[in-house]
Formats: sequence, C-alpha cells, structure tokens
Amino acid sequence: MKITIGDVAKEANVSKTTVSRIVNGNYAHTTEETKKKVLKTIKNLDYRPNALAKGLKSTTTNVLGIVLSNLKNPFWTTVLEGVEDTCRELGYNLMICNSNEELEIEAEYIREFRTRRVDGIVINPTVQNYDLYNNLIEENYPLVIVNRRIPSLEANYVVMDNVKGAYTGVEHLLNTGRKKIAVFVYQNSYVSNWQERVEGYRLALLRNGYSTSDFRILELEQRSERIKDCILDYLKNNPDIQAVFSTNNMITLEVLGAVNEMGLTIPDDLAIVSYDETLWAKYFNPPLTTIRQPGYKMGQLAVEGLIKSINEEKKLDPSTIVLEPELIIRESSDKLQQ
Amino acid sequence: MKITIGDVAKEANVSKTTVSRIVNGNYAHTTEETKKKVLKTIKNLDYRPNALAKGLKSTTTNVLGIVLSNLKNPFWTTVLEGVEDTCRELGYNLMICNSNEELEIEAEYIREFRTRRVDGIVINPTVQNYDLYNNLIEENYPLVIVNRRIPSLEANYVVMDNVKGAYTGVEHLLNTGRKKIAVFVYQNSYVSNWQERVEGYRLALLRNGYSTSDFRILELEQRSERIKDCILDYLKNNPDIQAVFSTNNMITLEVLGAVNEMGLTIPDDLAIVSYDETLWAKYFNPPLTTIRQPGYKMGQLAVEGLIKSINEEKKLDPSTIVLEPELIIRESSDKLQQ
DNA sequence: TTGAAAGCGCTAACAA
DNA sequence: TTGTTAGCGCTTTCAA
Repeated sequence: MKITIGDVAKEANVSKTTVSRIVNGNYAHTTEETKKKVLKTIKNLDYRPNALAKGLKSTTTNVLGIVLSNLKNPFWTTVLEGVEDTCRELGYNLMICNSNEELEIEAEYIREFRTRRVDGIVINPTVQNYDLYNNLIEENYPLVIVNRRIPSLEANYVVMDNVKGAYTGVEHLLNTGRKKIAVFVYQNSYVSNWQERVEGYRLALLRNGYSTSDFRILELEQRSERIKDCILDYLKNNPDIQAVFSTNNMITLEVLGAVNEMGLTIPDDLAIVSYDETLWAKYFNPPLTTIRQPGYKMGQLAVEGLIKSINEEKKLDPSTIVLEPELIIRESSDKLQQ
Repeated sequence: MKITIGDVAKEANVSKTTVSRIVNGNYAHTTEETKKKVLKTIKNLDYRPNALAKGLKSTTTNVLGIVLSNLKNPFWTTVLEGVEDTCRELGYNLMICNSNEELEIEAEYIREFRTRRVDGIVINPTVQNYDLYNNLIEENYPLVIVNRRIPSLEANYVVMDNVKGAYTGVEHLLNTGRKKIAVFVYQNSYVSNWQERVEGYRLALLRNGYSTSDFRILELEQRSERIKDCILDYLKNNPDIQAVFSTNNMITLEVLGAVNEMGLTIPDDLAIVSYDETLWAKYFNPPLTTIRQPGYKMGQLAVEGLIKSINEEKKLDPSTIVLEPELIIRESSDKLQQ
C-alpha cells in the first residue's frame, strides 16, 4: 500500500542508501544520471518519506512544542504567529497545546511532548510546576520560557520589561495632569508579570513626588464572573480617582463596561491607560491609550533561541532576553482640561 | 543515555514483550506480581516510551493536524480552543499551522502532515487547491473541512449557515425601521461564506418587499490598507444609508473607525449589525449587535468526526454538518426614533 | 503466563 | 560512486 524507500530503490534499480541520500539532498556521492533517475521514480511513485522512521533513526524530529496558557487573550495569538512563522522559516513543525493555567494539564502535555520526542519546547509556564521545569533543564532538554519568570530557575527566557511598561504608562497619566491614579490587576502570586506591573506603578508615583499613601491598588480575581461588579463598587466608593492604569486587556474591557454603565466620560471623568495593544483598541470611542508588547518578536526570538540551543553541541549558558514595551498615546488619556 | 523498553526488561528480568504489554495497559496475560515489578522499574528508571518507534510499528500516531488560514481573527482562536480541548479529551495531540490564505503554504503543510503521518487533518481551506483536497479524499486520508465549502467536492464538512445568519441580521435591521441598508463584504470569489452572507442580505430584502434596485453592496479588498478610506468614501457618497450589515468583524472595526471620524452617532445616524461575536463587541459604546457563530462547537465536531472516520474500518459516506448562528441584539441597532 | 524473533522505514558506518 | 548491513525502539505472531 504505502510506498517506502525500498520500493523506490527497487524500481530505480539502486540501493536504499542511494535513495536516502538523494531524498535528503545529499548529491555529493551521486552521478547526475542516477540522481535524475531516482528523482523521477520518486515522483512517479509519489513517494513520501516516513518522518517517524527517520526520527526514530536520527533521534531528531524537527518538531517543536509550545505550551500556552490562554488561547482567548489575543496577545497570545500574536505570539503564536511569531512562533509559527519562524518555525516555518527554519524548517520546523509545531505541536501546540493549552494548559489553561492548570498544573496537571501542563505536566501532562510536557510529558506528551517528551514521548513524542519534540526537539524543543517553548512554554508560557503556570510557574507552579517547579520540579517539572527544573527536570527539563537538568536533563538538558532544549527549552525556552516566555513571558513569565520563574524565581530561582536558571533557564533561557524571553520576557517583557513589565516594570518599565507600567512605569511609562503611569508617568504618562501623571504628565497629563492626573493626581489620583488607580491600578487594576489580577491577584496571582505566581505570575511575576502582574507584580512587576504594579511595581512599575509604584515606582512612577514615588519618583514623581507621591508617597505610598497615594497607592490605589485593586486586585481582581481572574476566574471570577464578578469582575465588573468589583470595578463598579470600587469606582463608586472612590469617586476621586481620575485615571485607571489597567494591567490587562480583559480588565480594560470590564472597566469600559463599568464606565458605560456609570455614564462616565472618558477621558474627562476617567482616563484610561491599558496594557496590551489589541486589534480593537484604536477603534474604541475614544481610542484607547495602550502599552504595546512585541509579542510577535517574543515568539520569533523564542524559536530562534530554541533552535540555536538544539543545534549547539555543548550546553550554552542560560540567557535572558528582555523586550521593551511601547506606549501608544490615544485620546483615552488626553490632557486633563481644568 | 535514553531509557528504552529493553533497559526496563533487563532491569525487571522479564522480556520486552511483557514490558510492552504492561506499558499499554494490557494486563490480561500477566500476574499481579510481574505487573507490579515492571511498573516499579518503569517508575524507577523514569522510562518514557518512544512515540516514534510506536508509530512506526503501529502506523498510527495519535496526532491530528490543523491548517488555519488566519490566526489574527479571534473567531479562529475560538475554533482552535474547541479543537484543542477535544483532542485532549480523546487522547490526541495537535500539530498546527497557518496557511495565511496562501496556496503554496497550504500545500506544503499538507505534505508535511502526511510525511509526519498525522492520523487526520482538519482544514479551513483556501479553496483553491482543488487537486490537493481531492487527492486526500481519494486516498481515503481522514479529513474534515471546516467553515468553507468547496464546490463539487464531496467531503466531510462542518460549516455555518451563512445565508441564515445574514438573513436574520438584515431582517432585524428592517424590523427596527431601517429602509436603506448596505452590506459590506470582502471580495473573494473563492470563499463561499462571503457570497452566502450577501445572499442572505439579498433574500432578506426581497422577501420583505424590496427589489434588486435596493441592493447596496460594497466590496472591499481584504489585504488592502485602504479599507477605511473606501468605507469613508462610500458613506459620504451615500448619505441616505441608514444601516450597515458588516459580514466580518475586521470590516466592522473599520466601519467604527470611519463613523468616529465622520462624527456620526450609532445607531441614530447609522445602525450596525456585525458578523462574529467577539470579546469586545459588548463593551463598545454603544454595544454592538452581532451574529454569533458557534466556533468552539465547530472545532469540537470537526475533531469528533475526524476521529470517528479514523477509527472506522470502511469508508463512511461524506457528511455535512451545518451549524446555526445566533443574533445577539444590542444597542448599535436600537429601534429607529422618528 | 511469558518470551524469542521478525520487522516497521529509515540512516550511516563501512566495504567494495 | 554505490551498496551491504546493522540497528533505532517498539509491537506482535508464534512457540514454549
């Protein structure tokens, strides 16, 4: 039924070795004539090499695995695009899975990737499976961790400068005349990003003459259905707030919902700066000021680094790449009119 | 270095056969004692079966491939979620790639999937590689086509009822008092969906007492940077238009941009109904009336059908599943005030 | 209940 | 330049 390398060899009257060489573009040991002959029979028989057999023999599959934690957030779609494009360019295929922030699923998928002998793994970790990540690194399994840092784990990272992003956003709000600024953030002690963004907020206030008593921090429960209600309560109880710095694009949507419901005007009643540039941000009325993260670039660099460490003979020193976010100023944070 | 089934066998003083049976949960031929012994050594040695070797032998990989055409559109993220979850539930892993609507890339990826012996393929086709799809079907390669129909190709489809979705949306606009309704659509003669949505628009007008002379159809170039300009021109040249039926969520965003720029008020100056419910639709001001497509369900049914046809001995008759869209009414199409 | 042995399709060291 | 041969790690038939 299936055409194998043996069928081609027989048909072309050469050995399997010769066919193998030609299939793999290794023409150095072959006359032009046999090359042509073999190429022709390959075409005639519509021969397709079996990647499983090849992988079994060569212990390399040219497949990479990626573990994401949330498919809904469009930021990850951008990262995935970068990953996918780069894989294609460099001749790799991609296995994808979604841990949905659950430890067990993450562990199961990593195990699965190893069983399938993927050449390397890109992961946005739940952060909580420390032994799992550590194990991978100890066994020298090619791995790049993206977006989140894992405390005290030496590894290859591609992450964003979250402190700087938040700092820039909050300072912009101060510069446009806001004095009472709140930050909205998910509570999750494992994810460094969110703490870093709050840290950026704190720093911006402190370095601009404010004190810790000016901090206004609202922590929200990520999985909750009641996020908008929490935001409504908060805004009603703190009518002096002039601006919200939102650390996540899903939170931003809920803020906008709450603002609509309260009949507030943006930016006069409340200015908004939001993390993550999205497809829709510039189409809102008024358009949203956002902090754009280079997600595509993150995906690209992760794959490039991964493939580099796959190809390297000896273990490389772990490296951390930090990417810079960029503030995109739009009308949701226009200068305050006095 | 790597632990193989042989290492386990040696360590446990049994044959490879016995280990193989136990690894695969086949305990029928084994005493409780050897089972325990083997299970223990597997754990001790941290043995991981090699999926490549297994696949080579059993000619089945438990991997599915999916070819998407556009990662940016959040509709596809939803579909992907359905696909991913269902794969996980049914014990399959997923390879993903993005054709980006390009024929050559689509063909290359399909070839790659076959080389890797994925057990089946889910595809949102560019529609233009007819021979490629036909070839797959002739060779009885498990395949499910989602979202788009390919003319005169008998295959397994999971698609949406686009005529009905558009019909419902346009009729809703008529019912709320609009008489001059335009439809905005991408021009692409290959994609049935868009033609079907225009068809739904036409039908809704005709069945409600309008004639072909009332049709207002704006075709837009998908890859163009000038979409908003085209929309602006159109709206300025046709000031009598009371409502826009947008067949795509990206077009909708451009319409909103144009509306903001012209200073029009929604829904009084212009009502909007848009294809595809999105994360952001309900947070706009005013919230958008949309047509929700069951993308998650589409992904789920595609995978379930695919696995069914993988497991079936004899070839099943091709089946087409049509999913129903749902109109979500919000303020962007509020009743017209006279 | 257990195991020996053949072979899945391919690669590569070595020989010719 | 070309081919022979020995596996890669696993499953499975058949025999013990």
